[in-house]
Amino acid sequence: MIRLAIAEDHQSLIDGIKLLLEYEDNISIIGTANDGKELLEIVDKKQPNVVLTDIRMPKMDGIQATKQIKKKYPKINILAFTMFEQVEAIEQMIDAGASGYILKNSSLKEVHKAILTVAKGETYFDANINTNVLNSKSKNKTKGILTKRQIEILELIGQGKTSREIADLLFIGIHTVDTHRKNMVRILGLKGKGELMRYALEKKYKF
Amino acid sequence: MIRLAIAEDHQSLIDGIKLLLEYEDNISIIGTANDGKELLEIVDKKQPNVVLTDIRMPKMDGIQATKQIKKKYPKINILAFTMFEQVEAIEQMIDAGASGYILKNSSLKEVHKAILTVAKGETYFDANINTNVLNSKSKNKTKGILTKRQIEILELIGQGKTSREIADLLFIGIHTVDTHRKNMVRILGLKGKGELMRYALEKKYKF
DNA sequence: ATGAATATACCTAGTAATGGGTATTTTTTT
DNA sequence: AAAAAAATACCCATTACTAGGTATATTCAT
Repeated sequence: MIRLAIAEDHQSLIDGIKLLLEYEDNISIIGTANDGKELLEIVDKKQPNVVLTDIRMPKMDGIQATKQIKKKYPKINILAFTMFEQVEAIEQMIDAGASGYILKNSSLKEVHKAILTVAKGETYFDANINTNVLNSKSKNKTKGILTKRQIEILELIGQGKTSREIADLLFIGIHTVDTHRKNMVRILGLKGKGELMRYALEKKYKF
Repeated sequence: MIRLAIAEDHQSLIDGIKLLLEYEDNISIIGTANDGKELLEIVDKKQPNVVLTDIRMPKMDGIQATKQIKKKYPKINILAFTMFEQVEAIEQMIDAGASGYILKNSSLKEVHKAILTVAKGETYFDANINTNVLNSKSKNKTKGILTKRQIEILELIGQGKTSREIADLLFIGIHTVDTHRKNMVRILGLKGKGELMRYALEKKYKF
């Protein structure tokens, strides 16, 4: 299930997209915004997993918003929504961490397909625009997300240790352990210690 | 580390065993009792993983005590400690769930070895007594411990679900889920939801 | 059909975890 | 040297879990 947030300064366009997408049963539009700041609020509150955002917007543009979102929630996939062939802005979006871009005058089918593609963690580059984005630093690939310390704590969580025990083992405060745990839950897009532990144990079997 | 509880009606014998075993650094004597009822209390309170018990004792004999302990804590391994060649009583002990037996007049080395053996989950039958225990129903092998419902709940715990979520999924009360969880933690000899979850996930990878 | 085992449900008090923050120090990168 | 990232620590209110119980229906085997 895709939880989609949309940011676009022309409300009429948002209404149009909502109309077009609300009959797709695998996409749920969980919030819309008319500028970048609003988008950040929605992301914090509604926890989307995909964001479709305009680049040029009031208060905060899509590039800044993308940077902020990817910094705090690296797992959220962002699709740039652009009216004109603003090659430079598009490249900045990709550098900021967007997973792709699509023209506003694309068909519903194409928009839908683009959303599905980035939702899977893949990239989607609209074929009607010529950019050298493919040669760009495609670094934001959501890998090696966790820090050494976080991995260390994750492993102990995977051993069934409580926060208190981990704190004692690593000679740090329990608050610190809690903070790391919280950060990991957020970064990995999970729902609490239960899933975090599951994640920890699954990783072990994969490496 | 072996947490040993001893039950024996002759206090002088208990003192002797304590003297003999207290210098073994892998065995910790966590409690002693002079009859079967006392033994049950100690097991509840101190959570031993190995019990060395006389067969003939006041108030409750070793056979009854063994049955009760194995019913509540199947993971605890019980070693019968017998003075004479009471073949029939020994066979009853084995049927009750004991992992083996040893004569009281054995050397420290032998007693120590017997304790280490049953602690590993193996059986130990004193070679100086002739019984046909080996042909007896050696059923109490601590396998298939959990009931269907418990396994069902364990799997959901392994998926990172909370008790509340499990209760809703199975259309039962949260109290019931808690009770099942408690029972599993006790039966499997674990230390809480963390280890229970670990257990659940490890089982999955084994079958 | 009677008894044992299982599954169900509730109680209480205490501890742990969660999900919002904020803030400081240390380390790393630019 | 300044900026960014990582690690550290704390607060608060709410929810979840723990560890003791008890108790009552089912279900299953003898």
